[in-house]
Amino acid sequence: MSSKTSLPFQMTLQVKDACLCLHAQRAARALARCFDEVFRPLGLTNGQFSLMMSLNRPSPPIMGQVAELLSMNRTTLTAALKPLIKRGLVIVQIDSEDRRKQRLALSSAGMSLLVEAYPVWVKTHGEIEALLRDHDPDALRRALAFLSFRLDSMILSESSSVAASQPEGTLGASTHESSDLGRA
Amino acid sequence: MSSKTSLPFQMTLQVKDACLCLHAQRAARALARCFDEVFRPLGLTNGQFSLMMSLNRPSPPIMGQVAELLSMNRTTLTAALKPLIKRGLVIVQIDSEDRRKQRLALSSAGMSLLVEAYPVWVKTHGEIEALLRDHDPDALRRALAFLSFRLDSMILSESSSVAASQPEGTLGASTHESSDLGRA
DNA sequence: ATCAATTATATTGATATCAACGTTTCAGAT
DNA sequence: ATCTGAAACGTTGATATCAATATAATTGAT
Repeated sequence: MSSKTSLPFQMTLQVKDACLCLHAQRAARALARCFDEVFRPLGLTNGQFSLMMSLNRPSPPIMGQVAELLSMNRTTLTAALKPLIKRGLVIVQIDSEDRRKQRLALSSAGMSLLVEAYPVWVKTHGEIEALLRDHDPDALRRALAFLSFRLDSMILSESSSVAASQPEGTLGASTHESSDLGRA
Repeated sequence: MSSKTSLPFQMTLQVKDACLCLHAQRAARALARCFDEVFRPLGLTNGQFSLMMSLNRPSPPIMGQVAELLSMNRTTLTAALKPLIKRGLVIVQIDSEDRRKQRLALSSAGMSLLVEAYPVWVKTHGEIEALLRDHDPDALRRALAFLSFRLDSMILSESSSVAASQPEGTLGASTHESSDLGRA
């Protein structure tokens, strides 16, 4: 009847201006396109670069650790690994102590490609950072890191346990006292 | 030979801590999961909510305008519309003046759903904003908006023309000069 | 030793994202 | 009138993303 059901345009404008999810999606898409473009000559996407980079550490991590580091669903990681494994850039090995665990490592070809990609990242990221000079890039990083950490803590309760409570160091200590990647 | 090709762990830590693309992807994923969860009872994803919200305006926009507003590839929009059209939430009509253009509008069912979804967004977004109180949410929004605008200007040269330089009017004021969507 | 709960991962089905390429329509020049 | 270029959109193929569900291995309690 009188359910004229319509949403005032004003509210649409409010959502458009305020919504952090929308703003983050847009910026993430734009940044992804940007890095996809510069990595294209190497046959890598931005996500593949981040993933391979996260595998460059002293001892090969297992999938769950990598997924958490990237704030990525474990099943997403499974899918993301397929093309890299098929191309021989990433090697999977079952842990000898626990046969449920899969250790992920870069092959020498993968390492070579990563070595090629690194200066491309440095250059591109430097340009973006310069573009952002008036917008406090460090504060932006902190806010984004805080968001992904806190929201994951709320939602990741999937695995229950204590989860949250660790307010600091989302990326703590790049000083590497704790050396290995990932929090805690 | 001596191509030991390996990337110092130090550099991996640098990328992990500094990369704005990675930080944005992680935060965007976390925010997306968060809104996907609260909208699930309504059968909407965060992206579908944003898309439908962008269609709530005085006069039906065409696809290209919506894609630009969302910093989204046109082909992505085509795909994103399919499920919404199939469910009868969005109506497509060919422009009578220019048969290349497709006008996108919410059906009454789509409008009803959006009216239901709006208070859910208000509540959820308020909680996130409260969580961020110590991290200057306004500055975060500004930085994200700046990023998506500037990077799109650089890359969207796809359509060549003047592209960049025009800070306003992404969607030329249909009526309300600044009131229509499009960045301030 | 056995059984239940937990952990680590894979599979399926759906949507999201984009580049490359192709089609239709329009506008302007010959 | 025809031709050319541009504008708007679609299709295809590939990767990305996640929920729901399923499987295998481990751990802990009995």
